[in-house]
Amino acid sequence: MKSTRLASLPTIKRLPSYLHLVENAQAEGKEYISGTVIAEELELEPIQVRKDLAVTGVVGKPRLGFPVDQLIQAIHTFLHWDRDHNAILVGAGNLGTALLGYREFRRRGMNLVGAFDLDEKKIGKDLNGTPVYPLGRIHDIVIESAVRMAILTVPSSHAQAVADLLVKAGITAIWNFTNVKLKLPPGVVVQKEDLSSGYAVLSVKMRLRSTDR
Amino acid sequence: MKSTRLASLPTIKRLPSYLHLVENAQAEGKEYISGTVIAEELELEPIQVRKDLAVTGVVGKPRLGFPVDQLIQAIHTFLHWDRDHNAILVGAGNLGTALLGYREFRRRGMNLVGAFDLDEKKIGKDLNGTPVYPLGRIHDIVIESAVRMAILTVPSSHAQAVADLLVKAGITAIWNFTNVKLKLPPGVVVQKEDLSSGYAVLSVKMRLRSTDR
DNA sequence: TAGATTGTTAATCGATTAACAATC
DNA sequence: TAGATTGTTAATCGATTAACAATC
Repeated sequence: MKSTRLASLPTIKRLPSYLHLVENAQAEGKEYISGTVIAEELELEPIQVRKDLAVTGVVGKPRLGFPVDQLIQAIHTFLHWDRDHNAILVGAGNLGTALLGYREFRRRGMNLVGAFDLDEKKIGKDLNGTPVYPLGRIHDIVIESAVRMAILTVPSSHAQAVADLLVKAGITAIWNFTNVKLKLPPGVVVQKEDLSSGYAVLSVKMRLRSTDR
Repeated sequence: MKSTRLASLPTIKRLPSYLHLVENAQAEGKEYISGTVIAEELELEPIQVRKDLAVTGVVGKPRLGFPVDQLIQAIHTFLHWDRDHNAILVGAGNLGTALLGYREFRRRGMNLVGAFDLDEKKIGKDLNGTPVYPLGRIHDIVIESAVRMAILTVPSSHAQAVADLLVKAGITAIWNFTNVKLKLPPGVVVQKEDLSSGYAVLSVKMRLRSTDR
């Protein structure tokens, strides 16, 4: 295995789907998986899969493909999913609760130490194994557990105010599920999930198909 | 206004955020908004905003920018959000319920005529204004309301089976929130939302920052 | 008028794809 | 051995960015 290199954003976005597939292959007892097979499953070009996997530094074997165990390990390492990241979630509504329930994130190194909400009825409960606290406790729990990452699933109207609170507490990475473009100090990284853009893409696909014929 | 043209996928994905911003400008009573201002707000390059907006066919005025009302109308038209799209949602869990609660989709032409779930306790209820039916009723409701679009928020283990059911009922567009790569007949368009890839991007951003210093 | 902004054409940049020798 | 697959280098493709005349 060679050292890891830089990768383009599209490559980074494809890595989790490779990981998912390779883990399935592992579960089936396979020792190797070829770029050709991965490409076929995901409807990509084999050359693209090979190029993408090159960033992990894993060396494949001609005729066999890539060693499954090594590949899983190397993708985890590349994405920094080989270590624990303490995280909190703010806004324990339906979306927040859904995210708390995703077992997958835990396997990718995300360690949710707490969820925060305004709703008195939720506070003190356990949502999918994560305790719910009042917003006022964000600061001390972030400090106490050395939390760097926060998932933001509050209503848009509260997004910026909560983000400010998070930054003040020491959060340096925000996974933003609101439709608000957050204003954050330099050094704080953010990943915005925009459902509307997915809907836009689907809409255009539908339009293109109907105007085709 | 010139006729609409083709657009690249990145452009399509950015259009909803422009729309959001321009609607805010409209709410503030503004008549025009310049590409420069939009770019500043979204941390993009002004030239990119101008290029993107060109696909809508809206002609801007030098010194003033683009006419707000026309732009809103034209983006809607471009994305086919200027007409109603009957849709159903399958899997009324936390994620599904969250999506049913997004008022925004309704304003973008999505008309959710029903949600479907296995859970007896949910059936017959109204979730955020959408009635919940048993899975068995998918077929007749899709036919009855001429539904083409379905949102898939079922557990991964049921994703392919439900997708098959949807296609059989006449669904031709699937917004797939599961982590399953669906096998679908030609003519059925699909948009896959992959939360893991967002988490991967955030993770790499965190890694790059920490290795920088 | 002066100058900010648009819209178009050209240049650059970066990602994808092709070609092919190396290899197990 | 024969042939499928890797990995590298080069070519292509497409998106972003630059330059600048037109314009209100």
